[in-house]
Amino acid sequence: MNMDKKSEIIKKREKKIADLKGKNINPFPNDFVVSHTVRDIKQAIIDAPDSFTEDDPVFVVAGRMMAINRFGKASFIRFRDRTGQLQAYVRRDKIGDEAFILFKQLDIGDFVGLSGGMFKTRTGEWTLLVKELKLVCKSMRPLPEKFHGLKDPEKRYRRRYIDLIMNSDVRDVFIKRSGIIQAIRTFLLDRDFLEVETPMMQPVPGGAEATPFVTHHNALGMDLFLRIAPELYLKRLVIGGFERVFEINRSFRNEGVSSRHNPEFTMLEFYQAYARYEDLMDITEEMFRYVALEVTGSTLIPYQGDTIDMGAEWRRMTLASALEEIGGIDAGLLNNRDKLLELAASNGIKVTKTGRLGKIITKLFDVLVEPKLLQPTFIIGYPVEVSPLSRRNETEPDLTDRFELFIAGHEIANGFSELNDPADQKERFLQQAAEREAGDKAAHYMDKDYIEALEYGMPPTAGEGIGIDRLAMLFTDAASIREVILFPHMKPAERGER
RNA sequence: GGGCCGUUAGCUCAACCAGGCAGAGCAACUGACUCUUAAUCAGUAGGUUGAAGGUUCGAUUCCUUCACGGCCCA
Repeated sequence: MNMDKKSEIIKKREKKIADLKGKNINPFPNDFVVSHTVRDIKQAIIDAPDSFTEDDPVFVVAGRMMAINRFGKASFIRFRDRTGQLQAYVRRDKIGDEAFILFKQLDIGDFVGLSGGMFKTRTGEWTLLVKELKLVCKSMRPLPEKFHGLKDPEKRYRRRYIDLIMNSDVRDVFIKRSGIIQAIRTFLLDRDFLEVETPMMQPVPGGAEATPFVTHHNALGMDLFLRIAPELYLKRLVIGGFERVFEINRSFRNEGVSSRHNPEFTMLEFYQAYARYEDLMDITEEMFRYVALEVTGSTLIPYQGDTIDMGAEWRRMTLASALEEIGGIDAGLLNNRDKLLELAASNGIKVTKTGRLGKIITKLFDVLVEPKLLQPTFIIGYPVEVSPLSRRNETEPDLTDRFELFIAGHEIANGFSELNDPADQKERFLQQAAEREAGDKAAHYMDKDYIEALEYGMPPTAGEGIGIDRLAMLFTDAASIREVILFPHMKPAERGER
């Protein structure tokens, strides 16, 4: 409905507010003092269920009314605060005639402040017997229907607050997401990592292959890019002597929106000096098991009808062997550019004609192997031309000391031993710059300042990025990234809302 | 960017295929009710059917375009 055309219900609420003001009752007061939460009350009952009478002790709580069952001179209401939901019993002979008349004017969705003692109803439900009732905040708009709630995904995302009011499973998803981030933070802090914040607006966007958003700084008179990754700044910090650093925050990529991509997304990146990429794989397994236990209490994670087993040892295999074993591509073909191009075309994969061998191989992997990697799997042995920031493998210099982690058919993490040879890094950037010239908008930018930093010396270091949104999807059994982002990006609705 | 589907009362959905007064439940309003919990009972009101255009005596329904969203593909 158009916002500026008020529904009958809203007009009636406006009239109620005017009536309240007429009776000198503030519909939006600011003086109600809460002394208990619903959780406090429930815990008190668990602790000493026999010590309650209707009059003692007295609890003072506040919350939003979610349901009202009215009888003539008494009502049951359900209200909720941040800690839970509780039933209260409002009787005219307990709160007095004046308060009861006010109460009769209240609506589902209003906030009330209540005080009273606890008793058990005939059906055995602990209930607050209200002695005093105050309006704490009037609501103007009706909430969705209590039984079906709010289902329309468009409305759920655009007006997430209603989604959160109505759908407790949605609330739980975001509580869990917060728990995941907290667990990761604890895990890293316990290992002597330092949490840092690096620029989100960067003069040269680096650290990933992606198209950046461009913005403009007026006073400096220059364009800046929203970061596509924090990587190059975090490595500058390792150069500066912070040997273990991490950052959990947003990055931005100016690309398509889908059930797996939001233009802004949250990433953990962490860097550890004197570690190698093999160490990171061990740490990653440890971290995920820790998070799983902290957040779900188990290392068996149900996801979209499957069960992900975080507890068992995670498989590690090379890109080449994965392509052969899972993708069904004969290992002998992996150096045959023409054959691979044919194969790509027959699988409907678009590859630029000039695309380098490593690009074609990883594209084939994305289509033929990635969706099949259900259980946690590390893929190692990535070609150097698709890994411009990774250290070369000592024995096979065309490959890098790099892994990606796949779970439930999604790429979850990417880590490697860092390239710390400034001359090699410069060569890699030049190669990327050439690909950018050739039309690959996502190719890495040359970052001379970063090269200069490397020239001061970066100790051998391994670093990793983990997609927090995808991790949250995994732990909350969400099929779409929008279910784990509070306010996913949407086009503005035309004129109000439909 | 392409394909399919959707948009009807505050919310959840009918009616559309095969054109003929747009309905229900919950929410709201009036009344009854002091142990309900999707309370119950009696009654009332609430609609620019996403937008614009076309076909038609007549369009929520058929056609075109557009907007927004969902799923799948790129």
